[in-house]
Amino acid sequence: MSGPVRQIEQRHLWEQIADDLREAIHRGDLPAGSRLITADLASRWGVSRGPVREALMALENEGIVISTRRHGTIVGTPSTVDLDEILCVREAIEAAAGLAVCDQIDQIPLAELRRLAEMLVKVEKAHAKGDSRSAMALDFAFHQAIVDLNGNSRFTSIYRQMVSQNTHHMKGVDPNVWPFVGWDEMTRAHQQLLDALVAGEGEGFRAAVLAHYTNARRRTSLPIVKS
Amino acid sequence: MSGPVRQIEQRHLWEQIADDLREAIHRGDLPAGSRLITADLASRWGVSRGPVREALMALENEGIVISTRRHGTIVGTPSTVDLDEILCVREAIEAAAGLAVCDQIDQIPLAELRRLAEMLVKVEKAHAKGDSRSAMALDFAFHQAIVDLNGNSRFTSIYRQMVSQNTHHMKGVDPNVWPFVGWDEMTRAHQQLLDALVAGEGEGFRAAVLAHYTNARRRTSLPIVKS
DNA sequence: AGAATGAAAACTGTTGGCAATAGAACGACA
DNA sequence: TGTCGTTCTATTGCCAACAGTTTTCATTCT
Repeated sequence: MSGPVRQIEQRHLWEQIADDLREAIHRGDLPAGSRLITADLASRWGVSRGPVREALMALENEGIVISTRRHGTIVGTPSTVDLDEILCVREAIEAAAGLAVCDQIDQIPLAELRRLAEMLVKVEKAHAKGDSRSAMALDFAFHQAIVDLNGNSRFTSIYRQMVSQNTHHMKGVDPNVWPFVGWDEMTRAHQQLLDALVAGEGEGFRAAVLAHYTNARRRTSLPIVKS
Repeated sequence: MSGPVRQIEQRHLWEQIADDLREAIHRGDLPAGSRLITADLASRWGVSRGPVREALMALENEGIVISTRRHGTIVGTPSTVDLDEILCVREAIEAAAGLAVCDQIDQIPLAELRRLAEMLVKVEKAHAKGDSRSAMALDFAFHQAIVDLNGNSRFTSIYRQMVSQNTHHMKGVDPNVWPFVGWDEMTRAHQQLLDALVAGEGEGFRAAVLAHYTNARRRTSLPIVKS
């Protein structure tokens, strides 16, 4: 028996459950408002209620489920207020993180920057195929990658949380409407972001971020479809 | 038996435990590196290990304790890298939140702004009395109040987390050195912050925030005392 | 028929216990 | 004497069960 000896066991059980649940919620398998019964989920995963409870706590902390005392946990319901808040936080983190990166852009490996450009190509490809879900996920990954360049682990984890919430809340927006609205502006904004970054123009980058998110927030008031 | 009928029970048990533990850590009762044994804490609070475990999970998520697989949880050890990261996040959130507040400063009740000014007076009083611990706590409260003005619940909770971490990590800095270093600059910076805010000068506010935190980060490399 | 009432079901919060494992203590050996 | 391997303890991760509470639903009364 060579090979890794059950490396899977190295992770907490509740982490795996939380990952699976997050995936299910993001995929839309568990629509907003779904009740998450601990005993139900426990039997589904073949575990006891303890780890499930902890997974739900983690997801609540992540902001995609809501649990009320003695009334159980439900999948969070998208609201325009939440979406607006999320975009504001993303804007704040991304602007600050990217600004700092610009100041030390010469210390960033070129491979990293090339990877960013490739990610933009992937976004375009997904959009060209009409796969708006993938396009959105890749768009998020692009922004996350920029933040990650900063190296601040707190920036990274906060931004990841916001992206998770954003992914969930975007499901309430009709994919046939979003993100095709203003797609050209979006593509141009992404390119501006990347250009300013590789050029190390911090203030230019920040301006691009602000413009991008101001534009994104304008899409907040789009029609919401019931899951 | 009049009065509230055990309103305490309305909160989760692990929340109370987490609050108590957080308080103990911030007070320095549990120095950095202290082992947090679930069975120990459980018997101390007269509860079982379940809620204690959940409280520790919450505190780990909050960033002031660290738990390693199967070897328990310890109080986080302050590091200059962490402190730098925390200050960067605070800067990003505070700048963005305050900037947005400035744009709608006329919609903020005057009482709120007056309260901010009073908080600055309290900070000065505590400092005048030589109570650096209280001064630091009140300083944090002032910054938190500014962020809270924005109304974005995510800004508020993220900033609260960072303040909690900052409170913990500042314990590693000799109180006889900090925050007396550059206290005059600090007072002036706070006043600049408030002035720009009430004047609704967004960019001025942002500049003040950046200057304030750039100054604060310079203090990061001060002597660390062993708890 | 519709509202009030009481019982039953469902679900959560908490508890104590068991197996697994990481680290410590200890001894054997070069 | 220092290092390696082994046992042993301390502590966690997980589980099954209990108690309390909220909701639901059937029943009765007006």
